[in-house]
Amino acid sequence: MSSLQPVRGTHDILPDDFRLQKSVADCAAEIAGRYGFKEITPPVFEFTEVFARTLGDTSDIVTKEMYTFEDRGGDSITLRPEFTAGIARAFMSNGLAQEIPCKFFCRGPVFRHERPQKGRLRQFHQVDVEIIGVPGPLADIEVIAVGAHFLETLGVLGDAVLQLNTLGDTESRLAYREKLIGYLEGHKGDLSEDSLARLQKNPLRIFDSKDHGDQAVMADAPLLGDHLNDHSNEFFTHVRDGLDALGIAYEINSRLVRGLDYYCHTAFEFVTDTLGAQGAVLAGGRYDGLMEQMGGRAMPGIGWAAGVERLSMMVGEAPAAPNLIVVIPLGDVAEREGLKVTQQLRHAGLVVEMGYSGNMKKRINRANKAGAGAVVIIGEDELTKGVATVRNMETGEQTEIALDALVDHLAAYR
RNA sequence: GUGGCUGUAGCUCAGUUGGUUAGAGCAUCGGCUUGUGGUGCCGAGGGUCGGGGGUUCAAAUCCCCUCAGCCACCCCA
Repeated sequence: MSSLQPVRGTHDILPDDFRLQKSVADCAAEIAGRYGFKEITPPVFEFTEVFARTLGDTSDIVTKEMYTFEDRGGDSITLRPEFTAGIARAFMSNGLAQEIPCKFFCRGPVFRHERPQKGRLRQFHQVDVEIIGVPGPLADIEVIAVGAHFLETLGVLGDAVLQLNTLGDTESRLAYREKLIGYLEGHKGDLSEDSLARLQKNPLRIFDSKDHGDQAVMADAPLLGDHLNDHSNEFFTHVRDGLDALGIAYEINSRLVRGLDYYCHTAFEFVTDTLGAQGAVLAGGRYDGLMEQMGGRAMPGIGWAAGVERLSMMVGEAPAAPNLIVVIPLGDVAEREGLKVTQQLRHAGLVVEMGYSGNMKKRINRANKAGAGAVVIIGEDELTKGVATVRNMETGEQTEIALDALVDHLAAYR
């Protein structure tokens, strides 16, 4: 269509939506801050390798879902599709292994070349927390707790269910994977085409399939939970005890899986049925194998990410805009005084605009539509008396206030 | 990337079997009101009917292509 149209899957965030989305991200930052997470921000783009190496082969993700391009130096660059890989890279680049445990909070735009749907855009925004350097389950408990706390504060926790699963440690997973593939080989005829493709590269994902034939096969498939070694079982029990102690409700979902090899132990998703078929609103897990896969030294990590647009849709209503005062000067001389008053009030911490176009009626009308709590009128009458007329926009009541008492008087409208 | 549904004014939507100059509500602007908003009355502006091509005497309406949105799938790092 016309070039005035934004690129597919992008859109402009206008004031009401912006205020809502900012309040959601600010809420996450504030809650995470209470848990000791420090906000950092990695670059919006990285060398493609940073993301590609975490994903291994030429999966759909690499070939189909990433915004990748070549810069002028010939390097392959990718717009970040998530925060974790960039944070892990930053952790290694800056030698932060000295400072573990590291607890980071991030927010900002991420990019995925997907078919857009409501709340699922090609440029969207995430909030993200990560704990790096803690191998034990206390980190898992804390990461889930901060997520639950965040959703609770937003007022959407009641519309979501925490689903929890364990992927076990590497030993358990590898042994189980063999067993699962063995089982699936025996049922090849009943699997969907998609799942046949998944069989070698990502067999765990078949648990997620929406195909009825697949689901029938998987109903009798061996479960990871039955193949955990002692260490993995203890770890999971520890996590669950911690959640129980905190009163965080969850349900075990043994179909909740992560396909990539660096994941282990805890996997979780807060799932809702209020946003269509894509139910997860906040999802994360433990990725002890990630750094090693990226070429660094082994370093445990766990975190989650949540989509700001989707959370905003659940919240629905934007918080009220700050109270506004509008100064209306009438005439050239008053305009000079109006400028001074406006600036004074701003320095005093009030949100003030000057209504400078049109006649009185139009200006008052505009102030009203902008949501002004009070209007300060300065005309010739007022000037000769050294006062301003303050109109309370809710009651319509007007009072004359001495110019040097304006700041104090208007403090009530803050 | 695959499939389905939908695109008419800033927004929400009418528009008959293809037939004059494409309508309404809300919003915007102007007036009733020369320094006073919300309700009221009067009036005005605003449309490449998503875009391109085709069929036809005639297309918002039928056909093809394309773009976008929505829904589901793939994917979900």
